Amino acid sequence: MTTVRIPAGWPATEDEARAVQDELRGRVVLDEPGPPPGTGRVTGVDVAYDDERDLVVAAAVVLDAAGLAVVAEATAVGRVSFPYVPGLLAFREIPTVLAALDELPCPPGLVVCDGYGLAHPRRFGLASHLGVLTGLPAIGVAKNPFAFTYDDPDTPRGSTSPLLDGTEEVGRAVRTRDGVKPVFVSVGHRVSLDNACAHTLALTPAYRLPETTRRADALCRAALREAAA
DNA sequence: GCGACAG
DNA sequence: ATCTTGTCGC
Repeated sequence: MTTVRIPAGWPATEDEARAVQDELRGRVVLDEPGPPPGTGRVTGVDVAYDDERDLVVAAAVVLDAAGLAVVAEATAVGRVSFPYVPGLLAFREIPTVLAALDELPCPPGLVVCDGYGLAHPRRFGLASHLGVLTGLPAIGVAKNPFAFTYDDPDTPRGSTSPLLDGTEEVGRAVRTRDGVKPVFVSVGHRVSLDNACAHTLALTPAYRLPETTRRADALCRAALREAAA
């Protein structure tokens, strides 16, 4: 597991962070469909914290898209680089996540983030931010609707409903298990919303959350225990 | 003006 | 995110 430092020039205030989002937002690519589900590789990224010791650990787990077997894993440790502020989550996670991705022995393919992409107050959530910085196709799959609204999708797995910011569709509520609370999918970078939803369903053969985030979550928690010990 | 609000 | 035991159910 490698150690990372907070990048020079990293935003120190909320205003600075918002300014960075406003500037980078223009680099998001929305006119590409992205890789077809079930082919190539899919990488889950997630982060765990120990605020007491000022530790943050990120994990990246690469899966073969066909069969979902683990192909590679990497972790990174760092210091907390920003407080948690709704809308500014990316500044808390990105330096360490980037380091974990760098440690991978193979290309990540599509990156699946725990959070949002376009479904964001300034249309530039974690998945978009990570996508722009790496150039990789990225999507966001979140467990909560944040400040957005949606109608409950029909009961069967595969049902969806628009995730709305007013009347604008910023993502989709996707039912990944019959009758279970949906997940909230949004585009990050270089992937269409339809394709992002199809990937999400391909990654949830057994549980509500994508195998990518489940694997990454388990790995960064385990790595945090080691780092804190 | 006061909450609510991804992780 | 994180603090946290047992319990109900397939």
